[in-house]
Amino acid sequence: MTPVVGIVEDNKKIRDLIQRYLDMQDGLSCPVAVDSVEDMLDYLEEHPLPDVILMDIQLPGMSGIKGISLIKEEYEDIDIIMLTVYHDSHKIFNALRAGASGYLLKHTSLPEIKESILKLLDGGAPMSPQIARKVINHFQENTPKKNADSDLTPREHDIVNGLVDGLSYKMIADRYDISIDTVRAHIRNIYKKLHVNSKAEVIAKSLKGEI
Amino acid sequence: MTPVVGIVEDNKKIRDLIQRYLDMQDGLSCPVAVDSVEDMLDYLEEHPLPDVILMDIQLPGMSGIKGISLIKEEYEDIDIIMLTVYHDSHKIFNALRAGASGYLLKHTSLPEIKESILKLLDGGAPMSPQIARKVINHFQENTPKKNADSDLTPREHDIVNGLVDGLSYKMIADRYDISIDTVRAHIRNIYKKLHVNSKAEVIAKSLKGEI
DNA sequence: ACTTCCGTCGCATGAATATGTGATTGAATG
DNA sequence: CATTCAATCACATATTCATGCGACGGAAGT
Repeated sequence: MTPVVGIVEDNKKIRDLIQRYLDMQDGLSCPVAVDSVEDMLDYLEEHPLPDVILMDIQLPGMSGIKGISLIKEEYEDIDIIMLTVYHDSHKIFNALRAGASGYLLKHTSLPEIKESILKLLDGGAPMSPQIARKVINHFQENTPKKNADSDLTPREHDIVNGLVDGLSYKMIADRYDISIDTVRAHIRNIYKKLHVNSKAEVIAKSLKGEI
Repeated sequence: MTPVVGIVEDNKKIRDLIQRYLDMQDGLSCPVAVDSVEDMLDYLEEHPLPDVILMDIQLPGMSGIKGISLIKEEYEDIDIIMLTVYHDSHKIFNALRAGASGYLLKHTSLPEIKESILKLLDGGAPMSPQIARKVINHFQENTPKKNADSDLTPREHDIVNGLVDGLSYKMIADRYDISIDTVRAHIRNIYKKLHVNSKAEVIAKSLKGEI
């Protein structure tokens, strides 16, 4: 029987393009391409199940990652391949943890997407090379090793910790008993060293273990 | 400069075959193919370093996995691809933990090996599909804990994601095509639900998986 | 002795955020 | 049909942030 593929992708152009391409391939059919997880869940209730779903992350309504959980919960036999522009570790790992069986970046060509689907059906786990690299790096990080610390000074690390704890400049100043202007100064230097320009990015980097 | 590849493989036929193939490729050279880690270590002391080493696991003397550790310890810039018949999880994970950047099964064709080397040099992590599948299965097993979801609405999740992506209110408004005042309203509600009162705290909670 | 770096502090300003107090629509629920 | 609630929008204001400039003392190295 020819494998059936579904698509969840909010960009209509991309969605239609992929659907048309896959559907015209020998040995594949792609009867459904919707723009939200909600629509896909509706579809699944009333139609024969697809074997594979290509899923974006950034979607109107429910995120693709949440969508994986729900779909795998109800229909554990459906394999899901993420197809997204996001390549930050948290999204990748959350998607994989949620049950994704593959993770492709959006620049992947149509023939490569087709290849990936076939690989998946053959028991493989298609991943863009960059993604694979992050995944295996994750393995290596979780093993005892001396990490190449960034070049933040001890005081700067204090400040970063304050930010991660969600403190304001003022609260950080109080915690370390220094002036708020000093906090500002440190933060300026931290931003320079990390090439960022907001608290948010510092927190993200820190929690991702990049500091 | 053309990348240089080294080979550690005890089967002389396979070793010579791969070396001859790679060395005749445009844009690759393969000046060294030995049958043990010990020989490779000797070679590395006295010659220009290769960029990539293809390594078997089952070898006379030291095992390939032990070899990875030693080589990465001395020459951290050399990337190592395992090329082996073993596909059991322990060998795979031990190899990756030891520092391997790729893992191919021996049935991989010569052109695929060449492709894999190029992918690796391009920042990827070449893996046979079956291997990739085992690696990501490992992720899913290690996450038996399902977090008690917070009671954020789908839209509120969108907003949180925007914050995590480092977007400003304005950018979030643009992304979802809503007013900045609506973004403000959602954020107010999110803060109430999560008992926080700054972007920083929301981002931290989200990245810590508490949302 | 001289330079370099860390940690400290100040002032100023435009941009972004946090928070209050509203209001309207529509879908869902009882 | 009444209620609830998600989602949308508006206006206002105090606070916080991001970032520019500049400064000083001390420790560590050349």
